[in-house]
Amino acid sequence: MSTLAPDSSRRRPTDQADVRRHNAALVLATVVADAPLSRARIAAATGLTRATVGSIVDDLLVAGLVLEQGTSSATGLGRPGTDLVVAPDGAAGVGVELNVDGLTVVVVDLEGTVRHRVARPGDQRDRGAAAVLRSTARLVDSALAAASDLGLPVHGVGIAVPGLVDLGEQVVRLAPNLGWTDVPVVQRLASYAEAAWPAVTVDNEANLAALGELWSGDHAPSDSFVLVNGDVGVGAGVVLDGRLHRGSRGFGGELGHLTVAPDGPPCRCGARGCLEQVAGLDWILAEAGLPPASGSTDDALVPLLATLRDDDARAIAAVGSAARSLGVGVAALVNLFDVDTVVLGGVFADLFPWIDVPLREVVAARVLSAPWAPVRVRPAALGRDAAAIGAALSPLRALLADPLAATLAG
Amino acid sequence: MSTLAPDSSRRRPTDQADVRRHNAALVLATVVADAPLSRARIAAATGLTRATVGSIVDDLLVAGLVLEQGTSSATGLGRPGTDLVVAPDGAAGVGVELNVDGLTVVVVDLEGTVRHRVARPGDQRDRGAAAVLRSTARLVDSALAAASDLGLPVHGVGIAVPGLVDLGEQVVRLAPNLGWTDVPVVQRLASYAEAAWPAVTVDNEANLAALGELWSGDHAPSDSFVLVNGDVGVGAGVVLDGRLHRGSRGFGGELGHLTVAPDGPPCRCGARGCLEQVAGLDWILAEAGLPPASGSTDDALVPLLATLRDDDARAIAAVGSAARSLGVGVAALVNLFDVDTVVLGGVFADLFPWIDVPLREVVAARVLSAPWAPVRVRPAALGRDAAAIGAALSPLRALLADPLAATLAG
DNA sequence: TATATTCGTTCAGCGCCTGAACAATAGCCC
DNA sequence: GGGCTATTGTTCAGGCGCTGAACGAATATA
Repeated sequence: MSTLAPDSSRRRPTDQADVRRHNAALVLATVVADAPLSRARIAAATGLTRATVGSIVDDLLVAGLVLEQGTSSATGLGRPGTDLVVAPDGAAGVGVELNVDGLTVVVVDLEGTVRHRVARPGDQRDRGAAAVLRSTARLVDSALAAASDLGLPVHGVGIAVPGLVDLGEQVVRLAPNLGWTDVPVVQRLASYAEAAWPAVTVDNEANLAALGELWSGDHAPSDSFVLVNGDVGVGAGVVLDGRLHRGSRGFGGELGHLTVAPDGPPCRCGARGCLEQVAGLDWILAEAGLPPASGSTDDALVPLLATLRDDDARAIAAVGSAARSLGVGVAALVNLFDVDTVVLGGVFADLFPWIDVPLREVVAARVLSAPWAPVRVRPAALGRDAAAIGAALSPLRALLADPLAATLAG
Repeated sequence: MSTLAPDSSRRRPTDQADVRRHNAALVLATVVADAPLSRARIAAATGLTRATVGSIVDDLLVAGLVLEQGTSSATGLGRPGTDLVVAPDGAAGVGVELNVDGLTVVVVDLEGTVRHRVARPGDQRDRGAAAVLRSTARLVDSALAAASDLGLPVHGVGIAVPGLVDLGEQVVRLAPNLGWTDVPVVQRLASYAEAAWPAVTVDNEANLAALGELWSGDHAPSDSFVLVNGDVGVGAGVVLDGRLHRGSRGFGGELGHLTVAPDGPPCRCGARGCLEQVAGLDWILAEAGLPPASGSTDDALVPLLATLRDDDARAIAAVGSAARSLGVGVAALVNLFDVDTVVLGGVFADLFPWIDVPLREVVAARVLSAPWAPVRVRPAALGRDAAAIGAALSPLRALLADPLAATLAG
């Protein structure tokens, strides 16, 4: 019956329009990656003909996505080329992080720069979805107005939510921390919008943070990496070949409940020896002899960092031990996924100086392919706004994948 | 610098030839999935025009990949269509499983049927790479001759190896159980070949077994599952959304070296407490009080199965313990990837009746999403030959992705 | 100033898909 | 049986996108 199952991801026909789409995306991506660049150098880099590149660049200029920047100052023989750069004001995305302790909106341009940011702190837990989404709509309205003032055409709005999201229906199925069940976020927001909005999409905040890291960090385009987010719990966003892997049912990335010590302390989840029991913030604080985190994460993190900077042996040993446990988990990830980079986010980013060495030791010892293909470990590039920025970059990624769609439609 | 990283997996230009390639692959895949099918129904299924489908089918007929099968017997109004089927003798692949306990070669046709099979049992551990590869070359020579006798054009040879494979260089970097390091398998085989061979590729056996399972098993095309292959070592092939995930550098799926007991027995890989040290066949045999596998896996497996069928408490406990260790690894896989199915292959398939219950218990306890999204555990559809069949299907998959390349080249 | 080199554009040519038109073939109804 | 309808498969002009060569433009070197 099924036998040789076809490559399912693209079960639709292709025609010349797709060729143009693909090549336009290729040209724009090349400019984004290595600007400034002349048409001839783009042709050399992409393998396209100068004629084709010229034609595509014309379209991109009309779309306002790239700009000519006078003749190239690059020294060399022959006629100098015309430098092309990404238009800083060519396109923007709006991203909202909708979290338990407040709302944050950002406007991000094609260069990944945050051009506008507004945060509205405040507990969202007991306000109800309708009230929260009304506030969100007002925040988006203001961000759209700000983008308009900045001369930025907004290509889409992304919403980051801490919960399980049905991407097809664009519905938040379950967000325990917000107390939401089956909230059709996009539909509701549309009804609250004051003016016409561009396309709105919802996604899980951890996923979007990983995407933000992928796009804003210093990554090679086809990277595979894991964003390990440390807090009281430990989660992971897995990006394989530049694509986020969400899991077949939206339950992926639970690194915190990897078994590190089968006979270790019991975990909330019911199992024993879970990673977050011996590498989470609570464990580190206890082991370092500091009081547990009662309020926000920062309240607990600041004294820990102060103690570490004082070269306190007990605190350093605690973080080192956590780092070695984390290393077991990271090694498992690398052995299974063969990612080449591990990005440490959340408190792990702050603790990176003390985590780095012991983590590397364990990873080097436990990753089979380590001698041939070293694993890079580095702290996250984006801070706490990673999810909002990832949400804003989401529509920009769609634009980059099909740069001429907007022009053709408009 | 990098900012919005482009979709990298395809950093090369596209032209009309790629359009043709893609659409030809689409048409052939449709025939493979739902044969027999008329041109008109292919057009309806793919979204292509009848004109385009007609043209592509002409090419596929010339290439000998599909056959016309008289007028359709499908009852209906109007002129009946001409049924098209995949040509059973249109193409074949040769697959070799190169394992510790012997060599197996198969010839598989486009329908996934095994048309030829030869197994050469015998311990390969201490023979040295040169001797093993010479035997392999002779086996491939005989398989190519057999395919020729059957009238099957062989489109490629796949080699399945239990170890880390560098897919780019086609070199086995490390195969601990064979005692291999940096063996350029394809290059060596080429020098041992008697006659001209088609393209040869090496890949990890677990990956290939997963591909075999994906293509031959009763899977939906977009399934996500993990095939856990048990032998002396333990490997995993991860299939996400119907695509095998090899890892960014081809080193993925090393489930056997997941840390299960950080202070456990030392492993060949240099680390401690690796899963295959406490769930591999060697460990099970030792724990059950049976002699270690000296010759083939079967020589060791048969008495083990006999003992188990006799309800021997010690053997059942040994397998149960291995199953619980395996459960820790499987739970890690599921927590990270959120796959909905775990397929047990190799000796784990044979031991399934005794593994099933203890494995399920551990998985249920350690998988976070288990209460909401149960994990299915089942034995592999393909038997011990899964890796060999997957290896043989590998070149056929390449053919399916670009059906007209061979014709155009020839 | 003359030559070599490189850049960007233009244009004919080709391949591929589309959509309409057409002949072929079958069932259905009178 | 004869018309009518429905469906299949092919043919052909048309459009689109890429290629490759030719050409003018601009700059460095001799």
